[in-house]
Amino acid sequence: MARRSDHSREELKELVVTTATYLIASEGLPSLTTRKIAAKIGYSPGSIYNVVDNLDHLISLVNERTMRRLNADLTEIVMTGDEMTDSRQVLAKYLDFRESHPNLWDAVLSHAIRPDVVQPESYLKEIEASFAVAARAITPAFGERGGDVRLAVDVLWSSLQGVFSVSPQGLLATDVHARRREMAEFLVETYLKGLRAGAGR
Amino acid sequence: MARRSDHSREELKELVVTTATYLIASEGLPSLTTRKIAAKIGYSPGSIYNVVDNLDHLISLVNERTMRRLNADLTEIVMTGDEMTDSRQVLAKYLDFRESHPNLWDAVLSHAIRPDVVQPESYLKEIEASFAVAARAITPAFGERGGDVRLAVDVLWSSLQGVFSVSPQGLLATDVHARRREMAEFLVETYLKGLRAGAGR
DNA sequence: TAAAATATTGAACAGCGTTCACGTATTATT
DNA sequence: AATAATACGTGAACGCTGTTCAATATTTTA
Repeated sequence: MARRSDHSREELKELVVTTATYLIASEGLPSLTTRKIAAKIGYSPGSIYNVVDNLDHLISLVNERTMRRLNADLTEIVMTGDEMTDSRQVLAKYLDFRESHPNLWDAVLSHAIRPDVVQPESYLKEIEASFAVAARAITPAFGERGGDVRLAVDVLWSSLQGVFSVSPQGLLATDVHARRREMAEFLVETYLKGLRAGAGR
Repeated sequence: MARRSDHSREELKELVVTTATYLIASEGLPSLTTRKIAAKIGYSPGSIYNVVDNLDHLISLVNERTMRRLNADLTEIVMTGDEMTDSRQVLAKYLDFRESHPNLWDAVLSHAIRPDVVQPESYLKEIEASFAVAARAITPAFGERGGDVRLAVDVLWSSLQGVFSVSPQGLLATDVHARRREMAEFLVETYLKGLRAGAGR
């Protein structure tokens, strides 16, 4: 068998990424396999590797799009200049996004966790974009004296991931959702108060 | 082949858990396979299932011991009653433990992340024990008015896991360690200040 | 039209967790 | 002591995985 030219290289790549996105969104990242994608698009497993380095690379491509979607939501925010209000706005958008696309977001997290995977430049760019939004929201908390905004954002971001990664034991599945929301809100609230309180013990 | 009685049921289980611990500690959780364990203890893969439900169960057993070790370290702490000092003490012990047993700790985290795995009661008990220590450390931050200590500890714990899970991109491998330490310290510092600042916006 | 380049395949590789029929060594019963 | 019952260990097998690659069919170029 050989060149079918049903699709160009770009079309095929698009097809692969779209299908992968669909599969992750509907069944979750662990259910994503090359053979499933291949079956769904009517190509063989091997063909996927003509268009993508490997499965991790493909997941990064999906994640990049997910981040772009989140960023689109985040840029809708109108900042007020009050760090607490604005941070709450960012958190609300973030929570909504998570709820709308739980599996896609889990895929982002799962990859963020892996130190071995080197993320493509374009993906890191999207991350930076959402960090920038978060930075704008919390910066006023430092007041006149300033501070390491980058560090503050990194920590808040990582912490949020933690809240949503660690699965609370001994809770009914139905309550996990609400509990995490509560935790996330408490985290942002407390953290921002801490930022306000500022340097010195 | 059949009953060899080289080891009793308990001895074999101990052997399996010990070997798994060794393999995780030296090669990391992803390298742990039933076949490797079997080879190392001179039994067949199938025999492991006589003594343990499945691989996840085995990992939980290993994690339980890891938590016990951490708790042993944590109980060495002499609390002063000042929340900032005591939290720093807890964090310091935690960081030291992480550094001494990075792979074992990663195994704990990897499992903490998975919502599908139901942890054994005995394991949850160990978690509770360290939570209790953390609770003792931060409680004074609430002052007279009190507050939801449980929520506060849950959030701090999850946040810490986040800081150590999310791998900072664009950093040299050598710096990741220091960066995380910095982040963890900033988190605890800021969070505790926030707790002090207390209710109300 | 012949030759070179390229896309696609599907079998193959090496690995994984887990299961299970089988046979043997130990234990219990007679 | 001889026999029956039980428990245990085995190793092959199942159904997966990501990835590679020789072979082949098609398209493009000469």
